[in-house]
Amino acid sequence: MEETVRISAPGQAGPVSEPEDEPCSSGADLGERAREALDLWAALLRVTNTIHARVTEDLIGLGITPEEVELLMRLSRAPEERLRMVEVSRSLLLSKSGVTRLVDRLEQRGLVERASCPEDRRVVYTTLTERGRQAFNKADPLLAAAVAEHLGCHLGAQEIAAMQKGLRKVLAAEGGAAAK
Amino acid sequence: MEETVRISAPGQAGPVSEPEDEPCSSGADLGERAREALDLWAALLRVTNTIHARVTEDLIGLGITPEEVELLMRLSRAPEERLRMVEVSRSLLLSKSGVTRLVDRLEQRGLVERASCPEDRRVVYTTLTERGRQAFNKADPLLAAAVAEHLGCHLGAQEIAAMQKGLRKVLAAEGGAAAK
DNA sequence: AATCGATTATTGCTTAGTGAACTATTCTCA
DNA sequence: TGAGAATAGTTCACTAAGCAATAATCGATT
Repeated sequence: MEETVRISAPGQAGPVSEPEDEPCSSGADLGERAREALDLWAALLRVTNTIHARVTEDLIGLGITPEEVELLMRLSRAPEERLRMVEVSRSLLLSKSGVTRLVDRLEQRGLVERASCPEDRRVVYTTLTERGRQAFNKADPLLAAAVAEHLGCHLGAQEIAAMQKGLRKVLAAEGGAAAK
Repeated sequence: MEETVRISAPGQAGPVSEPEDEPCSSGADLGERAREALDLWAALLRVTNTIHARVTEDLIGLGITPEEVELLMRLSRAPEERLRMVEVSRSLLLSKSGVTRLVDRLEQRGLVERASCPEDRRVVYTTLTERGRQAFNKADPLLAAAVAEHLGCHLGAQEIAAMQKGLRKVLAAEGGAAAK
């Protein structure tokens, strides 16, 4: 945290480069900051909404949603291609019942399977089936392409990095206590 | 596949400043760009998800959701405090039927009212009631505070501006054709 | 070992959203 | 003018998510 304390007004758009970041409570007016946060929030909502719709659209040909691909991806990366329900819940920010049903749907389509855990008989593993692996291998590049086209394409590498930095900061501060 | 070749590591936080923005198709490897776009997308989803949950939580005391406040805000800013259903649909990125139901709920609680339009008998105006105005005046500062606390608080003014810039760029390119 | 509390997953009920079908109106233009 | 296209809104059937309650299991403590 080598933050410097800077007072200057936020409105200016010139060639700024000094590190003037000062999270929270600046010395200046709070109202301005609050308004900008609200604007940022509105833009975040609009962008995620829009991009989500676009990406979903690009995937309907495969009959799969981005969330489902996300689960398959997590599974494919997990050791032994399996994950506990509760782990899925945490990774996807989904409620427990939401996970149960998501896995239900994917299981009915033969993309995943449930397996019990001998060490702890409470847990249920979700595992990737061969069909699921294939579906993922088809959907993954398409998802990547869709995101690249609708999101990445419009941003320079620097901009992406800058946004990532901000998002990570927010997640570091707020992402912790999301369980339910 | 086209594995790796990682040139500059993303973790570094040094003083980058060259203007190297080049939206889409850089001269370098596309795979890297795609991966970063995907990471950005994941972070966007997580942040909006998390913040939305936090903000919603902060508002439950008033028995109102952020989306409902958003509608009241749009109404309060609109000329004569009224908006056509289809305008609401576009502002809130909600389907037509979604708007019908949203207005239904708010109307049942007495926060808005429907009114017909003499010039065009197809359109239905949603108007703010006195109760709705009061509810908005209570909810608005709370919403602003919640967003400031959970989002704005963790970012410097520069970071907010940088993210806004990126988001606006994306919206400018993708936001156009969202109707339905 | 018996019990109380915490953890894991599922089920039922409710809420909110979408798209398709439908009605009613307005616009276009031949 | 009059037929067909376009627009505005509602309704219906369906999907997806959440919460609360439930069941099963594990762990810790006495």
